[in-house]
Amino acid sequence: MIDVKLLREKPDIFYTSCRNRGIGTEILDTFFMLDEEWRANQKKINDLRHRRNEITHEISRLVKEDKNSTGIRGLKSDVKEVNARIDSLEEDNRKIVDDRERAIWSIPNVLDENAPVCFGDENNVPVRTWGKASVFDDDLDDFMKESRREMDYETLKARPVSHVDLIEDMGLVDLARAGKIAGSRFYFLKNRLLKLEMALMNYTVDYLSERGFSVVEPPLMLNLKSMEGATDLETFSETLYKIEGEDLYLISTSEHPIASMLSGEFLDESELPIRVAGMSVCFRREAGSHGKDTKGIFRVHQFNKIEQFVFCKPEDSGDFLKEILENAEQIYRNLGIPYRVVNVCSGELGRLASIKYDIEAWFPSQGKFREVVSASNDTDYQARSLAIKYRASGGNEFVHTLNSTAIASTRTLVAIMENFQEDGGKRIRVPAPLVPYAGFETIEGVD
RNA sequence: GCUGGGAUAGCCUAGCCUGGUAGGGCGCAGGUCUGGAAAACCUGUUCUCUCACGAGAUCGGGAGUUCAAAUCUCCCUCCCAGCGCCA
Repeated sequence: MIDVKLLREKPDIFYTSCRNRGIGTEILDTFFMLDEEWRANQKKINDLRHRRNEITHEISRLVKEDKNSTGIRGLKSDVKEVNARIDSLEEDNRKIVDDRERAIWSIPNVLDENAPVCFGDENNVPVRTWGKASVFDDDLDDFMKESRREMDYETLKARPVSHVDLIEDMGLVDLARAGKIAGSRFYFLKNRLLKLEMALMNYTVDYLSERGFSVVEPPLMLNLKSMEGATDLETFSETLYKIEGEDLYLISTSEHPIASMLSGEFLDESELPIRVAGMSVCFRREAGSHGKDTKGIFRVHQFNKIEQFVFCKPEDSGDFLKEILENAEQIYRNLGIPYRVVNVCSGELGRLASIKYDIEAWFPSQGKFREVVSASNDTDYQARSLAIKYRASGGNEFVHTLNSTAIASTRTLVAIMENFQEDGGKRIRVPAPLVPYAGFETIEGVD
């Protein structure tokens, strides 16, 4: 959540930020109204409590002097009267505080000055490209626009086989039976594609371990308190699965257990930065995406992901955003998957992020760049919700938190299948860095 | 799942039986002293409101008893130990 003190002191920052995000400023007006109301009420309550304490102390004094002192009875009834007034004011205040808290929690993080003010993913600002894209003739116009004519490419006379067909033809995924037993967007990943996934995960774990990350497998479920602190309300309504009868939610990313891992803790300045990579299954309801990517394994309810996470000092978070984005880009470069990096529009950022860069891999059969990595700087927003502080020389401060995908299994597997298919879709070449992990160089036909 | 023990400020701890302003230590910050430091001593060191003076809240969470609850009663959460069950 946001810094309420800062909101009171410099409301303009928040008004500008909300306007630039395109969410309107009513929520801020609501907050200030409730805050005033609360302050006035609180003052009355405080004064009454002060009065009560005075009387109570007087009783205490009299009792010590003489237990049967005549004044005590009257004072007792005074206190009862004061208490009744306090109770009624407190009841009013509880509702005000509830409403105010709700307002505070729905105010988004302050935008980074480098976040572009725009709306719609199609207006995300391209930052750079890498690699040589294979582009089918019909897609060339779109490609030139999306890559800003900065990217190497070769043209293809035939459209590459879609991963949807490839996985079926090659017997790498069983969607039909997964659908039968669990529903759409579930899958059995089979044989060499499963081994390729494991290779991808192993490769990435090694890669991040060498770059100062401790690697963890987190709890796949979180209680409400931890989940609330680590994420926002939108995620609850659209993304998360709730376990019936338990105070538990399935995680949608290991970002959340890693962030809440240090909740309520005080860190020493010398412990920072803390780099943690989490490998986990991620569960997503995909409630808002009916009809999108309904075939294949591009958008599914369950996938494996390795996520980078950093806790750092406020002044360092800008540099760490560069670091984790560069780590992710390097992985894609090593795999040889062409991509572009975009700076995500202010209107499309989640509430926690002050700025976000996406890596969009090139998918030749779709003829599109699609998101495979998302790197965000949440500044102190998430740390404040989770109460993660460190001892700084000038006092205690909230840390900054950052997160970025390293590898999301299904999407990257799709990118490999589309970019590394050979012989008209009869064979998939395994990216060189993965060969030692996989133990084979190609995937062909049914194993 | 059962039994017992526990949760007090950044950390450690006293207070609980017997209700009446939460005390001490460590660490940290400032000061006195010093050529400089250490030691010693003094002051401060949870949160909220207030320009300030000051006031209020706070002893894992919630409810109750009471004029008054860290303290008594009930419920809940988590941690530790033992027992039981267990891939």
